[in-house]
Amino acid sequence: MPTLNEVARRAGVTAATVSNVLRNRGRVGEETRQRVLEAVAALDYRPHLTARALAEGRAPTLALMVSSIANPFYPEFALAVERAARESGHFVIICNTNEDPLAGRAILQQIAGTLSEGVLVMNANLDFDDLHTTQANGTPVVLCMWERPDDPPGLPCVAVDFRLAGKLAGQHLIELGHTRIGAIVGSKSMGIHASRYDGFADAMREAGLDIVTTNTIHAPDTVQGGYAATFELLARDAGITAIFATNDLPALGAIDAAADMGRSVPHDLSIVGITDILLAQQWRPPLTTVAVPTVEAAGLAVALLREMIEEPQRAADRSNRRWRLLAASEPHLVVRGSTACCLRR
Amino acid sequence: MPTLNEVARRAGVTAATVSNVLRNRGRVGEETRQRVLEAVAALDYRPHLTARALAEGRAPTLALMVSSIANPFYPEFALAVERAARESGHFVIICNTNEDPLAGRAILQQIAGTLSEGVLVMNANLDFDDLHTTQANGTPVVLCMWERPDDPPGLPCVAVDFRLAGKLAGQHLIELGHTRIGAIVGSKSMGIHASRYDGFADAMREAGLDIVTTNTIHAPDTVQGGYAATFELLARDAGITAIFATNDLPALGAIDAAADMGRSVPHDLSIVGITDILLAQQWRPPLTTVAVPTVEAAGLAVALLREMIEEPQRAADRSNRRWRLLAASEPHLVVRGSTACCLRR
DNA sequence: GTGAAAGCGCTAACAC
DNA sequence: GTGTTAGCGCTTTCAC
Repeated sequence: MPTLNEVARRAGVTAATVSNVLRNRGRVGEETRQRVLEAVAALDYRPHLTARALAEGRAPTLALMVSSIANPFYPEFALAVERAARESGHFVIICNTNEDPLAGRAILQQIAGTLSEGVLVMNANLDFDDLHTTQANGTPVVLCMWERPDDPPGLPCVAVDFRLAGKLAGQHLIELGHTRIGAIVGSKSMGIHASRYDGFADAMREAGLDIVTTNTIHAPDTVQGGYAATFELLARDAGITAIFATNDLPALGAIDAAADMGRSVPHDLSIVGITDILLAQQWRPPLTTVAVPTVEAAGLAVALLREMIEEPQRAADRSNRRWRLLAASEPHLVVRGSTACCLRR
Repeated sequence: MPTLNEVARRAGVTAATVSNVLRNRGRVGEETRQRVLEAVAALDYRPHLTARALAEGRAPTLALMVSSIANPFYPEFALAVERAARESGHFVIICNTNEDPLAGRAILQQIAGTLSEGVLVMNANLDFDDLHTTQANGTPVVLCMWERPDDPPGLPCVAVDFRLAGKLAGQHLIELGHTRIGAIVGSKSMGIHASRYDGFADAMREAGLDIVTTNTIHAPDTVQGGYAATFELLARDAGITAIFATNDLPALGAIDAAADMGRSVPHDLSIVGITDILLAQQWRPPLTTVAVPTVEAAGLAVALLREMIEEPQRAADRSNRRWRLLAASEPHLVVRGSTACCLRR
């Protein structure tokens, strides 16, 4: 691969000049400009991203920390992140933490500031102290989907009102006449699903309904998790007519479980989730869910990160306010085939 | 972030020595060693991956080119790639080409050799000339799942016998007594599904069955694609009792389509796919499919890439043989709920 | 307008 | 064993 110097030699100029024309730094004679451009083309020169980053005092990538890219939600988000990142010329490194805070720390320590210029954190069960440390060490960190706007994390983040999402899901079920509702709550890495459940509880309370705590169950955030949880739930209380899940994947599992138990969805059992992943509309029956602005959040997260990287002046403000919060648009209900009026009265 | 020099100063030695102890280069006095280690710990020093790569004449990452990480197959593969890559200390950059050869070329030109030290190519609809060029420019390229062992691409690759996969799928259907079989063939980016279909044709031929070409249809490699294709297929020939799809996603769509047309799967229509993605077992009914060694292929691909990076002597051999081929284990049939005996005779 | 020189953080000969 | 020196490929300040 040709270097700047080789291009310079061929064009009869010096590396500095080539650099200047390549970055449109102006103050370059039109004629030299042409010669340089020709040399670049002739040699098929391409800037060495690693060297450039080093010279600029930057790191050449952005890191996206997720628990596992194999979780069907993340790829949709990762795709949006990559698109946004590419617009600012960044490549993105996907880091699977596998929900292990220690693994997460190890990765963070290796790449933060040395390979990645900024870190995007999608629910990856990271230690908050670790995140604060990397932030303090000068590598911007953005939490991609903060769930509790009322409880800021002390780190820059994009907030999504998941409490509202939970409430919308609950209200939908209640409006359909359901009163005995089971809840499947995601395992609480970073306590992340608490606010969703709080929103659900809000809806119940406002409707004057009791929350039967035994009808609430924690489960892994997977199809299988929801599947097993549904069996458990209906074993505890066969009178349940609807299930609220804090995430789509378990909701999908609940649909399967109902079918396997001989309960037809939505007529014998209504099911609602949160997020609206691609799979939700492809399931049978398609899942009623509360859609969350995933792509928008990805764009905002990258924008926030870029701003922190490019305008370190604001770092000063930040050190006062400690964090910035960008709010994404609000969740909204998407009614599909997994919910219906309660027949039992 | 502290640098090598700062650590050196604190330990009262020079940067070279610190480097030596950090990389266990030996020939360092035990006592100095301790002092250095203390300084490293005290300063919380971490090597600058970008600088290190530059000094070593390497690039700090591996690139994984996929058409879109949002396709449910890729994340499973990407996860396996990342695990394998991390073992050799590499981070991986996910590059979504969006099936656009020009976008793919642009990415390749930017990162090959400058940010990524090797390139893994999963079906991304890249221009082969571009791949040969990057390979020739000194950046190793590995094709992750080459479909036609009999038709080597002139590039190092991990081969999976997809022709056999297609044959196994066909044989399964035939053994169940099906004779009028529709085929949904993925859109032919890189001609990638041709061998799968060839395998299916092999099975048909060996069984003395005719292939009705109008019962073969091309469709995008998605659930929706398979859904629409199934309607089209049954409109053309209502007598079809089974469908072979060259990929799981369209097969899943076929299941949905059958349900929406009032045909029960598997009794009115049997459906088989290829790959065995996670979703296959979660669908209703669960998909019968031919499993392909995804994780193994990922491991082999990374291993091959590493070898090419680390032992450039072999590059010489390579220039003779032009490419190397690693074969993954063979595909095998996984019978689930989407296939049954043909009732119509 | 263009070049010379220093430096980003690190590694790798080689000398002592 | 440890230090010195040069250099990876690039950017940037500052002379000229």
